[in-house]
Amino acid sequence: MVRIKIDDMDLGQIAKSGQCFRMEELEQGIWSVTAGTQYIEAVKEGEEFLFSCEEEEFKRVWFHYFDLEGDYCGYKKQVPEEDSYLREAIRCGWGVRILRQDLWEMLVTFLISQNNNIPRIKGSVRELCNRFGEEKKGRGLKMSSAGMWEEVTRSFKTFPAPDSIASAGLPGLSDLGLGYRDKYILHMAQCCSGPDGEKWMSDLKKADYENAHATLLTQYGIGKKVADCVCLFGLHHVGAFPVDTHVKQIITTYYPNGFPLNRYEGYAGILQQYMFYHKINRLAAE
DNA sequence: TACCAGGTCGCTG
DNA sequence: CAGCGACCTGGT
Repeated sequence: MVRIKIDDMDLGQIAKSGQCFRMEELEQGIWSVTAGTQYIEAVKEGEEFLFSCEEEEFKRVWFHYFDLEGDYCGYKKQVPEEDSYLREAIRCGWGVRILRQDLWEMLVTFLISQNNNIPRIKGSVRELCNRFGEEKKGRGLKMSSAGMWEEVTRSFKTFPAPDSIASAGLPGLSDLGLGYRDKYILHMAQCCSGPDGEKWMSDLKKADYENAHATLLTQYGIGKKVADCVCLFGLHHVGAFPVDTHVKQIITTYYPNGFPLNRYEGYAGILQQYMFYHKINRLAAE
């Protein structure tokens, strides 16, 4: 187990921030995180977080995954007092961070996200993993009768590999609640399969934001918004600023003269997350 | 019952 | 190039 103090992070908020669709609360504050082919559980205890892995794995995988090198306090400070809307959004979603998620997983989940709602996206992703994912053993957390945290074995499903979806074909993608998005996902799976697919993705990871965005736009089913989500969540180009129906509404309501993107050059995507979180959770939170 | 959801495609002017 | 209807489907 790893015990570490982390500021500006709340797992419940991250789970409800619409960037990941497989994070869930098991019981009494135990969060399960399934990321690609990896699994971990975490709880918060006072000022510290407890993670169900060894120090080595935490440093190699999870430190990076939770973007613990990111200075969120610094980002927040850039927002001026006068912007009372964004100040309030940050106060509401103070613990949201941009996870460094798997590129392939982001391609698929944000293809699913288009013109869709979050509960249904989660259902489709879950069924996709159940059908095509690999069953693996991971480590979880459990409170012992003595009131001590201990590690337990937990089985989970990995996010399916491109070739397993590609070989399933369109018929294999039925009954997952994907609707018309099934064909986009099949195309994407074919694009990302095999050695060529590996290269396509690794080149994408090396590209800067402009080039990555342009490359993504050439893909069937990926438009401006999904491309920005993939850039932000799958490639960690935090300058990407996805504009969806919610953000559009926020801008018309609070920024009639346009959102000041210039002010937040290179990290506007971080602020977009606070805005989005506030928009979809403000009612439930009160 | 209609409308909406982390939009994009394909067609028209 | 801009505008606009169609589109799967579950939730409210």
